[in-house]
Amino acid sequence: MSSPRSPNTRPNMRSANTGLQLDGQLCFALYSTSLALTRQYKPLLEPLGLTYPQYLALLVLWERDALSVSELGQRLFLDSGTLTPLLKRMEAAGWLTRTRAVDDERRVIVALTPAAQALRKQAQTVSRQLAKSTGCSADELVDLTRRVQQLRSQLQADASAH
Amino acid sequence: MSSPRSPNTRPNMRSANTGLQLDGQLCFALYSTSLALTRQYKPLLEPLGLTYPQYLALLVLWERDALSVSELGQRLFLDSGTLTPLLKRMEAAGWLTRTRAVDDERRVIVALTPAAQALRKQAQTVSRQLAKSTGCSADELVDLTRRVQQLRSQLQADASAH
DNA sequence: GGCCAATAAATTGTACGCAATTCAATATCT
DNA sequence: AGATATTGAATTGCGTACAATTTATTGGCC
Repeated sequence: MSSPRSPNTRPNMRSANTGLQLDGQLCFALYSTSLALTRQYKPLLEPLGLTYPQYLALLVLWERDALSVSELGQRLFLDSGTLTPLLKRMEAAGWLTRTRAVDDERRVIVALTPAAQALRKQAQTVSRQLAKSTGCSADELVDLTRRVQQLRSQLQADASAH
Repeated sequence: MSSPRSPNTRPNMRSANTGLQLDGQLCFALYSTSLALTRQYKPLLEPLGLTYPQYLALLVLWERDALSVSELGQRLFLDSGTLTPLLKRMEAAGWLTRTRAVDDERRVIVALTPAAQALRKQAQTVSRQLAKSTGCSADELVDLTRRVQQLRSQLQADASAH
């Protein structure tokens, strides 16, 4: 039985001069924390028959239904290579329909079924439980979210500059 | 746009009602930003023949070589189901060796090759370039890293309480 | 109309993550 | 010592991510 605490209680970070310490890396902190959050979501979403990325797709479609695959992808920062199989699974599970747009048959419109609409209230419980697991106050959550979003914007700006 | 009330100190009640807005979710911010960081790393690591998780494994082993699979997993928060195939690929690429421990043949010791040792300096450049892409000051990076790590600890504590 | 570039999804192939199971080696108990 | 439990990796199966390619459709352009 290994304790969940990391054994990295070194006195201070003087030795981080090289910029290569794992613990000092924002990238790793975000990576491992994001995975930890997905793990936290899993037991809450499993009874609903949803994965975390599928839940994110629902969040978008609850806000605005009947989006094309690429519009959904813009909101989620994912491409068709990821979304097409995911949406097919959600279609098979009865959460949504995928139909070619009549005015432009290249586009595929994703629309929620009544079953998915009915799920919305339960999802609020899931969100609230997660917020509780973070142990953060509402203000902290808002602030941290903003700063992480800011970082994402910066990275995307930097990426498109090349 | 922004409400007539001061927008920077108070959580926005308009979106806090449902708790289901994608943009307001810390979880999604972390998820999408973590993926964005991996994308940013990709062109820098590709010339070295490394993926981002492989690079993370090197970070750990540069700090402390000759770890077992589970020790490596504790540092990275990953299990053998993820690490075994990853380490096999890295072994095939010549970055490391995997040998059964003589005192306990259940354990597999992962040790870096000279090629991986020689890579360490180049990796510093990668780290620094990434830090630049974030557009954050060193202080901001340290602070944000700490807060995200804090969140990860909280989630793990909450998870092990169930 | 016919040609061609652009666009939107889907497909292909590779590499994670992770739960669940399996297998081999070690530790424990009697 | 011998049966049993535990441990550490590996394996299996599923679901993402994503680059690169393919396919189908549309929008100019002449």
